[in-house]
Amino acid sequence: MTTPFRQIELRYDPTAIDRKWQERWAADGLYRVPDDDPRPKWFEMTMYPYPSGDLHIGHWYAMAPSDCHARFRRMQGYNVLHPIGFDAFGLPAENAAISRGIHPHTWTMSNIENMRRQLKSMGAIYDWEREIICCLPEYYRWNQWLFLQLYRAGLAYRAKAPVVWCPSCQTVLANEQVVDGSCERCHTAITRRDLEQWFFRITKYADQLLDFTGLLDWPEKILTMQQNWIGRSEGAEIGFDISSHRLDVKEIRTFTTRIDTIFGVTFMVLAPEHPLVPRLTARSQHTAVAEYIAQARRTSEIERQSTDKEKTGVFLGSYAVNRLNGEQVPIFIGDYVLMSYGTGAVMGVPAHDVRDFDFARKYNLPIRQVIAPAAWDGKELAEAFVGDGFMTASARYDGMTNQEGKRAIAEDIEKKGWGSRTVSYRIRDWLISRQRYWGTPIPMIYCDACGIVPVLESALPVLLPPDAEFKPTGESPLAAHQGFVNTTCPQCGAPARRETDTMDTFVDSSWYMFRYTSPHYDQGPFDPALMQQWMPVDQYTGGAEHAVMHLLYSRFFTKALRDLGLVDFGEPFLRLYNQGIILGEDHEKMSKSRGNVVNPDLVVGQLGADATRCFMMFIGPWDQGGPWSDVGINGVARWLNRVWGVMEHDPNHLDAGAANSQTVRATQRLLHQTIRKCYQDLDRFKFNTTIAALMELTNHLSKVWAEASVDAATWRDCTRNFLLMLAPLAPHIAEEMWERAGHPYSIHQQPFPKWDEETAAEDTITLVVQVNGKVRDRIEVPAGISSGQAQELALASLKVQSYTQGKAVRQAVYVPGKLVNVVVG
RNA sequence: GCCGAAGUGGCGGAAUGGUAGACGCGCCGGUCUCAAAAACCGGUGGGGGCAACCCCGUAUCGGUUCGACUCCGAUCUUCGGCACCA
Repeated sequence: MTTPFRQIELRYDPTAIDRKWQERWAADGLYRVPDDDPRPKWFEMTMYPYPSGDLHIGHWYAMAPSDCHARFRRMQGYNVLHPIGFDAFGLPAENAAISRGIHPHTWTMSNIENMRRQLKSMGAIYDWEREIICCLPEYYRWNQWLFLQLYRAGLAYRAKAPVVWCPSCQTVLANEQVVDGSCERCHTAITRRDLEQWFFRITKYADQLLDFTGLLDWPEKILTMQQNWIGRSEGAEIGFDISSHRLDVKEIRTFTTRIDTIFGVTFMVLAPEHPLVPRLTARSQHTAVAEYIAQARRTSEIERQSTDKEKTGVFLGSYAVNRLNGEQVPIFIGDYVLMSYGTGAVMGVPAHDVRDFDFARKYNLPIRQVIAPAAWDGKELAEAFVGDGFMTASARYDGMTNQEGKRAIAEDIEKKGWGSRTVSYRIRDWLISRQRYWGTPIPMIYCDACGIVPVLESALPVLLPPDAEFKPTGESPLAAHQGFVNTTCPQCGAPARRETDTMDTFVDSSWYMFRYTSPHYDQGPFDPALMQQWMPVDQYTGGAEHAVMHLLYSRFFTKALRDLGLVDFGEPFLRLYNQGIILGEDHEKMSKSRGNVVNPDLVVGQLGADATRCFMMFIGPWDQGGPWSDVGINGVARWLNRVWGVMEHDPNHLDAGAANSQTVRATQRLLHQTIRKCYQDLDRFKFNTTIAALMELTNHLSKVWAEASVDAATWRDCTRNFLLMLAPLAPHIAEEMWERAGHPYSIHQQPFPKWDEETAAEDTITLVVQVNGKVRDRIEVPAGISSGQAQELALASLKVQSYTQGKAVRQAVYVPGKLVNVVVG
């Protein structure tokens, strides 16, 4: 079924005009970005798309406004780099191979071809000679090269760790890729596995990633999300003595942010996976503990993470000693304690922690209050007291505030060697191994004699063999490819095996901005001089869903590259702007199942690229997203159609004698006000009000044409500047009308118009007169009127007098250029 | 549960302390037409009035102010993020 989007008769042929200018611009290389341009540089990037095969209207929503903004910067006099590429590695390509027998490379490249055509139909200023495709060896060899640099710097390491496993994708996931206990891609509930995997040591940069001082303008929301994701918390690590068990390990280490509550410890809880559990389990408790662990393993991640789940646990039958008071406390295991945070063991302080309180209630453990508010009546607690107060039942610390107690106890345990102040983070190292084919091979070799050996840089790239079996087995398809696996050790020359896992695709996007500066450079990931010239990115735009993955990884990569001496700055993106999400006409998220998906090709085919671009920007504030509307886009198309009509008028028909000097003045004033408004609004991504201002100017020009009340020179000045303002929004018809008006090619090499404050200034204003804050009259007055004159005129108004009669005027407030408020009482 | 954003006509939205509803859609009326569509012109928050005009109105309640969509406090709703992080 074809939806008839077009409800209007256009005066022009949008398809022909789109094609004409796209071909001409391409042939002339109008948007080729020179590296040797004396103008100041502006690097404006939008997040590159995954080549799924078809451009979605959401891509238009992300890309048309960002192109408009980049074009505006170009007209402001910058040498603008606004590149595009494809995030071409990843699971969908491999799934297509499995389900339909198409090779991932074939599938991806043909998708790219189609999407490239669709992207070109937008008429953006992309310099296609700088296009990046991550799945090509000329790109991914530098993933491998960078991996080797990180490995040498100790930032890439291999470790056995309990990792998140997606049973459907048959691969591990990074923590960031888990949403509500499920795989973010296929929504299958995740499980855990112990596997040897490659990690990037992002945790080493946790504190630096929390420092946002190098950023010029990022949404507060993204900074908060990164902050929460990194989850820094200051506290102390302290050991509880288990030397009586006669093990080689003499203590259980715990992390706490509340060392001030240590005298309130009445039990300990270890994570079920804690390595000391088997050794601390008493014979009598063996069965119960084993059962609990088995059950914890069976519990799904979703259930286990649910906060309202009852706290459960099992006593191990053994005790640890709280060194501060010498007390023995029972040791439990409980699945509310996570092995992945802190030390995997917590000290139970039921009086001052809500979770410990629940646990103690359930297992009848003592609850001892050690922090009390100033007016404490000594009554038993009904719930955990987590606020500040005074230390009590805490030996020599009694009477201190708990903040003082925190410091004093920390200092004392450090002196005694029982523990120390530490910082704990929520963020984990970035797991980059994937058991899949369609990704960058990790350039490592396993030799029986030499161990783990990096591939020589001269041997890069490690190419993906074209002929792998794509069945999902839980192991990388490369593992079954003998020709790939079998190699020789770069150190000793003996037969050796290649690493068969591939890299997370977020590795590709962590440094692609650097590659755009020299996309064909073959001596390194980027040409140092060109990188220096263009980086960092001045403006980045994209969806907020990348807040804790791509955006954090990119910041980490840049800092790591800096420490490797490859770059001399630490932040890749100076400014960030997040566009919202375009919804279906029913105000719901667009999805095939809802049947509310809009096909941009169809719209562009009927109304043209410019109407589509402008509608994307007219829906509302770009960061808020908004609903698609078939009739709405027709409204925008109608406007462009009217613009066409206005521009077709021949100003030679205007008779200078008939012009009305007041209308001429008003028209010039409106033109300059519009230039000012457009300039300021485009600068801040306020496209919707930019278009509204241009619509008002269009309406005004229609009117004065009908009246023939302006002279030809004024008309030409208005239409010329109008087209220049329209150029970044609707580049094709602006260029066409520009040519028809006889201006020299190309409008897209012209500067943005400048406004003159004096011309834009109003001569008269409508003075609003209020009585007690209610509007009672409006008077036309000269703009420069004095406060005294304004008040005099206001009080002289008959309408005002009917409200002030017989009452005392207490006060009159004059707001220059706006209003007078008369207060009577 | 915690954190954040938002709530304005029939609809998308504008106005960030000073004329609420710019601009667009829709709707109503008109011009053109045999007729329709398109195009063009005019009107359009609600209520009252023949009219001049008047009253009400930005989720709800309260506060600050000469003046509040805008600032402050509480509540409700919607959306987004985080969620046993010791």
